[in-house]
Amino acid sequence: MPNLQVMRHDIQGQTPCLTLYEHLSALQPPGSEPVCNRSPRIAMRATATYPQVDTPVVSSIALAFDYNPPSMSNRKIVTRFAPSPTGHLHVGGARTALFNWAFARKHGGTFILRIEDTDRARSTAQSTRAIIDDLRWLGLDWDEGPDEKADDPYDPQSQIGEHGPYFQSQRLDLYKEHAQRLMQAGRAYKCFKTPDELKAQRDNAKAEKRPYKYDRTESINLPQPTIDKYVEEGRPHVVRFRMPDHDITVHDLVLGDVTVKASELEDFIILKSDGYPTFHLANVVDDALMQVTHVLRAQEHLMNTPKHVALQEALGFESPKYAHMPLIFNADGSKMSKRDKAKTARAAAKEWMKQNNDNIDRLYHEIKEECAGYLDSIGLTKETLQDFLDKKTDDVLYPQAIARFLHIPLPEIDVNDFRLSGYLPEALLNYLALLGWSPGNDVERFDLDFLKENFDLKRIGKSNARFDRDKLLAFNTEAIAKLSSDEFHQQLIRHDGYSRSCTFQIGLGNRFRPFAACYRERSRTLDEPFANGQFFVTDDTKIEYDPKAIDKALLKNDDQGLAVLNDLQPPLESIPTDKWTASELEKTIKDYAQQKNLGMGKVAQPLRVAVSGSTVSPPIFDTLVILGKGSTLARIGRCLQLNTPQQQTEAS
RNA sequence: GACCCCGUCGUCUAGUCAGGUCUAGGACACCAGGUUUUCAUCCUGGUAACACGGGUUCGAAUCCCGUCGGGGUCACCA
Repeated sequence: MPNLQVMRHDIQGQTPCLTLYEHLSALQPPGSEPVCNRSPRIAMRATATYPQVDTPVVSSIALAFDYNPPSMSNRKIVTRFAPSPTGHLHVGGARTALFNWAFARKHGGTFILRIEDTDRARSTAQSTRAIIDDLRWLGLDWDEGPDEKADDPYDPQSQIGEHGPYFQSQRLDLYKEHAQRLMQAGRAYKCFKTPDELKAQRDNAKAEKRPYKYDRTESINLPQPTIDKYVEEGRPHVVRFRMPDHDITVHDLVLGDVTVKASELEDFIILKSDGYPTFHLANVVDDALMQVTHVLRAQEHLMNTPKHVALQEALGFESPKYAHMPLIFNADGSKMSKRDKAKTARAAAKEWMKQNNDNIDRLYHEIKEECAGYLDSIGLTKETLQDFLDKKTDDVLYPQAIARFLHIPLPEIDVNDFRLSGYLPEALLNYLALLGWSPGNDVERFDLDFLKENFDLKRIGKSNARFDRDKLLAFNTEAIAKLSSDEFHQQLIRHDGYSRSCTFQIGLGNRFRPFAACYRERSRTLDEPFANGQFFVTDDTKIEYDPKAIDKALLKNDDQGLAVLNDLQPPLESIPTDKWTASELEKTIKDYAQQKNLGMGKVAQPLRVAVSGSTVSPPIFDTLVILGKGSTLARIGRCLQLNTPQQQTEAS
């Protein structure tokens, strides 16, 4: 048997990251009953009966028995996306997920979806569902994690993969056991300071302009009997990790080595007073137990990484490789935040108030009228509306109600916002991939398959990127142009259902297909046909006329447009309903234009305004066909009636 | 403020690691022109950048130092 000391020495530099299951099964003679099943939690319990056996020793024994530990370098690549379920998937999160997915796929590895729901106050099951849906809409899939098809993704039985459960709220024992391990080794300790106490210390330090750092002396010098007494009394406390005294270097695959001095690092909390782990502990424990080899995350996590590396050292885990990606900002350089929506809505509402004598009653009632039934479901009352305007709340649903009433667009922040605005997942993904990454060689348009083949960590950039909606729109325009007319039709049906409760399918019936057809070549988003083609489903008697359009197309040059409409009525009337086709209309209208020596513009525009209320619509013949003979003539008639000057009407 | 990261057209970026082929390439936006019944497309052309200052070198966008600028972090959030 090889010398154990030597073996320990050998593994010092590379600390094999084995799950305890592997340690223990390695010790089993072949063919014997396994000491534990695949669950790391049970493996932990198995070792607990041998408290003197810590991880490195087990590794050494494993080595001594000719067990070949899988070293990080030749192990299968494992990445994960670990969102916290506090809302829809943010575009930044989407890019993180995309890169982790692409890296795993490129190397034939495993991609894990793990839900980090250790924030009890903010995590919701609804958000988990939303994030799963957002990821699936983007076309990203995962090898381990919650099952998207399960009725209850939280059900441990339904989760996919052998390192589950994949909800941190279901792994609490595991974190406690590791925290316990650290405490036994003197690497963690209980701290009874209250949040208020600490906040006061921080505030003091700030007021005196001196840097604040948590001071461990008091806590670590607490005599054991006192600690026991406090615990018995049920005093709330947290568990802190004792930072090592040496500097920590993070070997980042994008940024290179980043060293943080020991003096800059403080003892951070690993177990909150409610017994839940903090992000740091849970993240590190899960990455190790799930055998994650590469962590691709946003640069905002860079300063967390030394903490994680220190934890990994103390726990005997090999650090995964880290790659920190540049951040994504708004076009103006501000941080892209969910609050941007609240900000926009608030500004618009305040502007409205200014023009309406600061009358909040009226604002509330008008919103209520516009969004009937919707308000109750989101709990908007006059009081909460006031709170919202006073920035006391940033509730994500209020801005939507306000925006709907004021007809203002809200900035898209979440993946779902882009979905509602009519972006195609392939366009969003393509654009997102270019934020902080580039395949080189002037290649810019590509899909998931391309990424699967070509994604390369080396090509991740270092500097922050601004989100350019114009460019995204251009990508989306191209993506839509690529769709066949049938695909476009199907997509529109889906979008009408997703964003408008099928308003257009109900309103148009079998005219939905020609409606889709005429918008296919003039849409940059899936939403434009509905936003611009509202008049198709508006009642004939409720078309609103844009005054500028009336002036320009109907009244200019001595009511030339009105005359055209008048002239056109009889010939249109004479087209039989069953011959109301584009070619027939074209013939009739062009004949008229030729006869009067008018350009098509002079004839089409008055018609367009009469039937749609504005100067913009799909090609006029298509428009008239979709509307049908009845609607067309009814609208022309009503338009003439409304816009013919008074005297003229009286004179005739 | 302290610590850390970053700095090529307005924006995203190629080029930087292995200095010359870079009078710096592409995309989006913008401007001009063309196509078109409106709109949206589409086509052609154009404007536009190595943050600044030192150094190393025959030669610097590329290597080194400094300055300035931008950003991140500093929670019982993740």
